[in-house]
Amino acid sequence: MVGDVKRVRPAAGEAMRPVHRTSVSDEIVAQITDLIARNVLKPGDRLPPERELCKRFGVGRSSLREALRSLGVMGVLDGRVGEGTFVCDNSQYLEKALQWGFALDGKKIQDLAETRMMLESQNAQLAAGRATDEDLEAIAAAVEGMKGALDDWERFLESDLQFHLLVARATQNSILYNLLETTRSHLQAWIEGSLSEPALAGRRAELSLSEHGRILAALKGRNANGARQAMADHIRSSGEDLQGKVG
Amino acid sequence: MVGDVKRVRPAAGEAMRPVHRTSVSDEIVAQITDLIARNVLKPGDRLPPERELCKRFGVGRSSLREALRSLGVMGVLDGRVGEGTFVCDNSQYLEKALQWGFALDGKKIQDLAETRMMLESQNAQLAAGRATDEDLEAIAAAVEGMKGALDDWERFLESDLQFHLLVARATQNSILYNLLETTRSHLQAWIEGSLSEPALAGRRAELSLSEHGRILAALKGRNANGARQAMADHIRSSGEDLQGKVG
DNA sequence: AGATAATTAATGGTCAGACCATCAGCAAAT
DNA sequence: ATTTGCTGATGGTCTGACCATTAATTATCT
Repeated sequence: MVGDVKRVRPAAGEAMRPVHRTSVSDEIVAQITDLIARNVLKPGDRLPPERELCKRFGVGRSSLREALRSLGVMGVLDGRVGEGTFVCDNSQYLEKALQWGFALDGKKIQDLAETRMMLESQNAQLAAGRATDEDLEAIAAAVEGMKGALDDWERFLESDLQFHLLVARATQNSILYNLLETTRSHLQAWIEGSLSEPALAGRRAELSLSEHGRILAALKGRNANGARQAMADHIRSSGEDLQGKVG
Repeated sequence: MVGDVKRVRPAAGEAMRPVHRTSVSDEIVAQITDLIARNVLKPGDRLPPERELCKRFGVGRSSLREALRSLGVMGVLDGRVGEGTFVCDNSQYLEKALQWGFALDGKKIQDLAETRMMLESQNAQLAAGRATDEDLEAIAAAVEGMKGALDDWERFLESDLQFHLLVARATQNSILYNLLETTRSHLQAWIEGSLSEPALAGRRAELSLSEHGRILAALKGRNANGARQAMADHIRSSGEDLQGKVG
């Protein structure tokens, strides 16, 4: 034992900002993320086997797997036993990330509803100017679906959801679509629960149907402001029926 | 043997959906996520040591660490050597998740800009009705900051960013704030690069200043539609200067 | 007694090796 | 031509070990 001179550490004084103590697996996550963002790794690509990646990165398998697993949980990579590890379809990244964010964040229902209102109305406005004929056809089909399901609340809501997602898709903006989809899905359970009151369902369905008709008409007429207004009215209207049960 | 009787497979035919093959670490991630979402684990709480969690979950340390690491990368947990593993402040979850989503998704700049436009204008509208006196004061201070930095492009942009974030905060809706913050931060690098043209900077700064003044005035006057319109005009206006460099 | 230095125990971070279950590919058998 | 069985590759999991850092404890010195 003896002396053990201890690390005297020469006095370099200033310019000693806290070192970037990045863990090995974080570094690997960053590298792979970068490769994907720069499209060096494309969706569907297969990564080298873990045991080889270990050698390439010069790390142990634990650290490597912690990195791969993290990206797996985030929906970026997908490991299949006996086959390999693959890069997932990247159109899902934002959606998956949003799901984790909302799942953990415990946001207030009110904030979610407000965000949804804003996304829906703005999407309608955009969609009015951009919807293709196919989009309009699909949206019209959704309305028909609602009309044919006035007595089946579950099927009605299904067509309702379709309608709104199709409008979002018609904006041709994948970010807006993802935002609305995720927001809506986190409100869906609450919506269904609050609206399952039989007494309300009938009136609500007919009202909802006519409101959707007005939105569709505005979209067909390429009336951007009209579409926005009609959508806003619809969300507000359906929101009020919900409000009664909680407020 | 003979004949090909084969297909022993008792005709259970239907009802044979692909089994849910969930990995050990995914299960742990789900459990911990659930504990956090239900507030059993609160921000700042310390988890039991890894070696004990292994015993409690009945898994090896590798699997456990893969789970903890995944949550760490997502900004949910934070492990500190010698101290333990702690639950992070949950107000950051959505922001972190959005960052990963945008970082990986390679969205088109155009979609981002459009989303930002929508968030900004709608936020302004909301803020007009909700901003507290403190909010308005802080926003006014940001405008003053811009006024005092007409000759320092970098400081000018800093105050500019502050202005927009303060408006978003004034909505009192944390989701909208997070969405705008993340969208804006992903556009920021591009904004700065495109606007660093010295020739444009002067004119742009003065124009920008007056536009921000109009927004502030509308907010102070609780003029929701005016605030929305003023913000939309401002984004469009600054966007056009950028457009020249790319379009 | 009080402050300081040295020691120790606990903990996350990393590595290495082993075993298993699953899958693709191919050869043998039918 | 189809089925069966083998084999190697691969991801998934477990175990045990060692390291670096931190906090708590103890010893040491004034």
